[in-house]
Amino acid sequence: MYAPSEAARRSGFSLDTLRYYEKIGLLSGVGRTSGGRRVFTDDDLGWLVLFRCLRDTGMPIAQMCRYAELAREGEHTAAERKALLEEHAARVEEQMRLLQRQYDHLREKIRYYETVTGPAEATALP
Amino acid sequence: MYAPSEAARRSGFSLDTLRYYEKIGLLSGVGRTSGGRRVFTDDDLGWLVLFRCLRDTGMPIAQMCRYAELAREGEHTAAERKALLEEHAARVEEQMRLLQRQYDHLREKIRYYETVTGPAEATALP
DNA sequence: GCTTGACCTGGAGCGCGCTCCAGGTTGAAG
DNA sequence: CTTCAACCTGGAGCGCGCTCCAGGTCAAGC
Repeated sequence: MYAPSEAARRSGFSLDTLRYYEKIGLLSGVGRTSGGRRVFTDDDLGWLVLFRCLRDTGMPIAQMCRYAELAREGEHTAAERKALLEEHAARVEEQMRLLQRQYDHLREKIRYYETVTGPAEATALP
Repeated sequence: MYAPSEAARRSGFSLDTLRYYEKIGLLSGVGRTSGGRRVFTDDDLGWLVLFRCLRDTGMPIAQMCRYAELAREGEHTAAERKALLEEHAARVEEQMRLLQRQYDHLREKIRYYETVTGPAEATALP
C-alpha cells in the first residue's frame, strides 16, 4: 500500500502523470481511502514499472492502453498480449540499431574535430 | 545541386520540414533559382545529414540551432562545437544504456509469457 | 481545535516538432 | 501555347504527452 507520492517516487512518474494515466483508463482500479485519496498496491506498482519500461522504449500510450485492456479482458488474451510485446521488441531492436549507427556517426564527427583542433585549422564544416 | 524533392529524398526529411528548418534559421543560405525555387548544394546536404544524425539521437532543435549558429560564426568556435557534440554523445550513451536495460526487461517479460502459454495458465499479470 | 502539507477533481494550457492549407507561381513536356 | 506537377509563402493547426491551475478536502502533528 503506497501513498501517491510514494508511488510516484517508486515508478518515476509524476503525480500528475499517475492521475493522467488513471484518467485515460491506462491504469484502472486504483483504490481509495475513505477520504478519496488514492492507494496504490504492489500490483499497481507492477503495472507502473511495466509502463515505465514501455514508455522508455518508445511505445505510444495508445498501445499501452490496448495492452492494459487486453489484460483486463482475461487470460485468453495472453497470446495477443505477447504478440504485441514481441512486435514492440522488434521495433525497439530497430531503434537500437539506428541509435548505434547514428552514435557512431556522431563519434566520427567528434574524432574529426580532434584532427582539426590543432593550431592552423581549416574548415567551415557541417 | 538538388531540387527540393531530391534533397528531401536524400535527407529523409519532408519538404515541409526542410522549409521549416530554413524558416527557423537552422538551415541558412539555401540558394534559389531565378524563379524563387530552392536549390540545395552538397554542402546543404551535408548539413541535413548531420541534422538527421542529431535528431535521430534525440537532440532538441534548439541545440542544433546553437550548433549551426556557432558554425556560422567561424572556425574559432570549433572547440565549443566539439564540446557540444561531446556532451550530446554522453547523453546518447546514457540513453543507449537505458534503452538496453528496458529492452532486457521487455524480453524477460516475453519469456515469462512463454512459460505461461501452455495449457493451464494462471496469471492476471501486468 | 488549528495548522499545514499532501491530496482531490475538472479542465485549460503548453512545448515540441512538425504538417497542412490556401492561394498563387514556375517551368519542363507535349 | 497549354497543361500540370512541382514548387512558393505566410500562417494556422495538430498530435502527443504531459503539466499546471483553481478551488476545495483530508488527516497527522502540535
